[in-house]
Amino acid sequence: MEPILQNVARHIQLNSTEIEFFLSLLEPRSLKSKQLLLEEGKICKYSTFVLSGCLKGFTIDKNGFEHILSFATTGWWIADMYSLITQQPGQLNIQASSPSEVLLLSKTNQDNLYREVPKFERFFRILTENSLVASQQRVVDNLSLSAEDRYRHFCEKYPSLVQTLPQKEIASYIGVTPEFFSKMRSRLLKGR
Amino acid sequence: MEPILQNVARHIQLNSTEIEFFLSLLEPRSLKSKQLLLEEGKICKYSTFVLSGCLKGFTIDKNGFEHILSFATTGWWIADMYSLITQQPGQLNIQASSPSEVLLLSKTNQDNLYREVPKFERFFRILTENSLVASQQRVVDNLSLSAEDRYRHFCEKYPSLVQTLPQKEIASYIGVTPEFFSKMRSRLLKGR
DNA sequence: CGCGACGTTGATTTGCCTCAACGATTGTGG
DNA sequence: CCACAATCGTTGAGGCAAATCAACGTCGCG
Repeated sequence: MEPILQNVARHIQLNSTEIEFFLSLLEPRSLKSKQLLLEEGKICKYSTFVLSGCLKGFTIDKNGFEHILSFATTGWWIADMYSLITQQPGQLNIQASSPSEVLLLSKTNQDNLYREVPKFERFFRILTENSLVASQQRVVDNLSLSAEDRYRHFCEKYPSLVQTLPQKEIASYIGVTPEFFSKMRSRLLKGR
Repeated sequence: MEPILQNVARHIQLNSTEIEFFLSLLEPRSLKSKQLLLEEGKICKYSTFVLSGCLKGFTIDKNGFEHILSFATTGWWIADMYSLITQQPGQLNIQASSPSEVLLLSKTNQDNLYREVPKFERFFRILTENSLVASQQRVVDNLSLSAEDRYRHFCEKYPSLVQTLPQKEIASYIGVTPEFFSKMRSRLLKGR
């Protein structure tokens, strides 16, 4: 449980009562590799904090191909924001890429938390701002960079993920096919 | 000044003192068409609320091409979120597409506002959440849709912009060249 | 009026995709 | 513990969506 308190402490300070209350709202859960936490078409009921392992959020297009919107490893939050906010069915799947330990904060508990400890408005505002910055950077990258440059950016930004993720998932994240990704990578290794 | 109060009232309720205080933090400004509000490489010091007209946020790539990250018309907010949050130089330009009236909320006033009227944490959290949803949807669209489908989505989502914006700006937003956009459009008009 | 931005159209090129075949690795049930 | 299937990554041939380059008509504006 400690990691999430560190995560919170980066942005707001809590007294022990508030800590107790916050922790009481979290539901621990273990996920096996490939286990689904949220399925396309369902309503997203939880914000998920990752204690260990790795989750991915992705959509399936009309041809059955997977497109990864986000990864979440230790210390990251993940959810289908659209569905969580609107409580409408979303298009996102959330799945464990590897065996993972997570903490779930339900939508209703999150609303309670805002009511009881308004400081959390600030906390989640800041988290959301950071996600927005990352997401907008990705839009800009998609508009202005070649696949090769997007891959280089990805390597700089998430060096640890580059080591651990299967190549097809990196390919999906940066928006190319696994075949093209493989060719691109060998081109880069052979120095251009 | 009323429009911004309506905008705020969608999410939080203020008493008259709070309204006074909030309004006192805003700086009105008129922009001529093509006037720059923020330049690439500068530090973003303001959140901007649009009263009338239209602004755009964009980057210039290494080949000198413009890529539009966001539009903001009446009732919308715009800023270089990365630069605003970190107070580091950003890569975004913000410019009036047409003559515009805006209200500026400086970073320091925004911080004061959070301190004096914590309800605004909630307000901007919700705004940011909505922006994040839109931005993530755009990432998914870029990953999974053809240019034609992205254009269709754009028409559904922003029917008023489709009428008013020059075609090259729509092209830039959805991520194609003006030439290709023109061909695509005439293809669609001639019914496939 | 004349210049510069915009939109259109055509010819050609290219970055990335599709499909297919193949070895290497993983994992899974018998 | 092995056999076999499934998944992953690699490589090659060919195809397509979108970019590039260039030429031209139109229009709004100084």
